[in-house]
Amino acid sequence: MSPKTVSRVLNDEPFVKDAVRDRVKAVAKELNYQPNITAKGLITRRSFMLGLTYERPSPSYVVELQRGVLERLADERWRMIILPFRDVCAQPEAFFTFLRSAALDGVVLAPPGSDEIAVLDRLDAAGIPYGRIAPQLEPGRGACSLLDDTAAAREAAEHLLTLGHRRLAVILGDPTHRASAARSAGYAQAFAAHGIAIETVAVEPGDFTLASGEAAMQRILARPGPRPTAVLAQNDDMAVGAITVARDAGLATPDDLSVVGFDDSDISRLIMPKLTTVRQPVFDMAVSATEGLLKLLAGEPVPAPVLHRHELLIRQSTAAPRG
Amino acid sequence: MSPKTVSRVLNDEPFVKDAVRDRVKAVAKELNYQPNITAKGLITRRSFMLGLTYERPSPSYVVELQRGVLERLADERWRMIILPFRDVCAQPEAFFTFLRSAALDGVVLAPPGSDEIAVLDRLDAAGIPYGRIAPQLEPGRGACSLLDDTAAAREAAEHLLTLGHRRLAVILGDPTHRASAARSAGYAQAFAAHGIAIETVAVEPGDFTLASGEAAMQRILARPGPRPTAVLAQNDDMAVGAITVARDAGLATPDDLSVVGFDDSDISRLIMPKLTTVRQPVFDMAVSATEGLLKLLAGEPVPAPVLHRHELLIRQSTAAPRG
DNA sequence: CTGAAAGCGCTAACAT
DNA sequence: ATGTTAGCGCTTTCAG
Repeated sequence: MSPKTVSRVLNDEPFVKDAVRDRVKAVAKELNYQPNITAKGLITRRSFMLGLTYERPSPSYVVELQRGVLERLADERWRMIILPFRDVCAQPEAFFTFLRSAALDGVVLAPPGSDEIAVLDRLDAAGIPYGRIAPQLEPGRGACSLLDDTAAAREAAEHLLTLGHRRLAVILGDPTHRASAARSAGYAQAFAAHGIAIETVAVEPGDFTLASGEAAMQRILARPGPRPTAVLAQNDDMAVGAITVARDAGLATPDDLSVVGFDDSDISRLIMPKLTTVRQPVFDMAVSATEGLLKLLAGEPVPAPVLHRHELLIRQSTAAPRG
Repeated sequence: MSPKTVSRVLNDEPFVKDAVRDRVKAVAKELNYQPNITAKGLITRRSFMLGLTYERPSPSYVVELQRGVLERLADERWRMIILPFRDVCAQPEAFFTFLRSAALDGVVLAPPGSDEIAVLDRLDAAGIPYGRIAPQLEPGRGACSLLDDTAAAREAAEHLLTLGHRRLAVILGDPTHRASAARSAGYAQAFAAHGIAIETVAVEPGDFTLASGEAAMQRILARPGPRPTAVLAQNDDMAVGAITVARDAGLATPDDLSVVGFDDSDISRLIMPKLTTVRQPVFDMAVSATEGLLKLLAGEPVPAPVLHRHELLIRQSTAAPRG
């Protein structure tokens, strides 16, 4: 019984007699044998590690992302290592170096890294395959999980317009995330369809954090002229900040002010009133991006991008304007 | 210039002339050379991977835990892999097998795994060092980050008693987490100090989830006799569930019902009213458990356990009872 | 179908 | 202070 025969059995290779195969498997089980993945990696030139990178998303987004990747990796020999990196967009070179030094076989890129073309170029050059979560650019590159942010944002805006709102405000997300512009475009489409001039909309910058949502809402309330009756926030955290600031200013949601978020994060269901928001299937997107990445690692061609369905969840934070 | 000399330079070993050292470093930099960690691992018998395991805590707890471990691992050659495992307590053997198959050099155990003595025994036998987050049992084993759950819970209960509450309810956490019993003991100490008979307290089981907090609150309200004026929930998610159910029953917090949580999770600051709760420094605990684990991996003796300070954060969900 | 030989990239132990 | 030898545990290649 040579080492090679054992190796063949353990790797499910053909050309081993069933009797031998059974015997090896029995002994391996009895000995609780675990092949040395490091030695295997040395010769196969694989570390059997995938990376998952993101910037600094909200806890529930991170958790769903990780759950999705791990779900697909369960019962595989691949492991996942977590690689948060700040300011991906500010220093793509450093980001790439960081990825390369981790000796990964592949990487799942969450926003905004999934849209850093310079990083994709470097990964291609280094022969490191990648999955991309919700990219806006070049959706044919890598294994992509797509979401139609523009359509989703348009539906959110339509919802408010259909309720009768005409004086609107928008709180933008981090501009380094391409999804922010895509969502803005969706709002604009809805405004145009209802004959609302974009100049009449109070647009304030933000960066996806609760604090930025609070600050933006304060600026909205400080603006001269009649105040808006509804706010479109580009994520839930900022929407919550807006509701809090509005309440402190004596405005109840949804009676005095309707608010729509984006993400369907945990917080959207826990605050009162429950937030009207757009659900992104982050878990499913992570599963399918990982699935695609595994295909690339198996030598298959780039899989077709998977478009995931968003869903407008109408809850308690939106109502028709008063009067 | 032999490979060994290069190896010496790259590993900062002594006995290399400065001139040679400089030249090697320069060339390595120019070539963007990355040593093959797999080959190094094969001979040093290290995978340079640490695991972080937990059961299914709340997103903000997970994120803080991961941030802490990664913080300490930054600029180290160690990587972190995430190993969530359900039902640690129900199947410690399977849990250990899961850990072992990951080929880890060490592992950070979050509750309830940090209190699974059977698993610690197996890890010891396998020679895998570990850090433990907030264990209640055998605090001398492994690199421990401790928290005095009993004292923290006692302070939370004292706070309510000092406000004048006498009719109290408790919502318990998952009984497989030892912290749950420790917190209950703390409540009991405060009750005893104020002459409150434990039989007069409405104690309901829960499992740390929002839904279990809601269900527990429903049972509390359904009990015969005068309803409690305050609730001690063993974590924030359950506290939020209690507040929601109370509100639906026409009871405002804190006017009609005071509620105290535990954890200082994100949600505690986002809901209205903001939750009075106990802060656990999860991030710091993760940093110091990882720190201790690295010491063990360096061959140092078991470091002294580090006791972390909790803090009662009095916010808006507690007030004196009416009348 | 099975096995022997060679070697992945690195470092420990032992020269020099 | 530097180089040589051997080998980590596995798989590829090629010979039976």
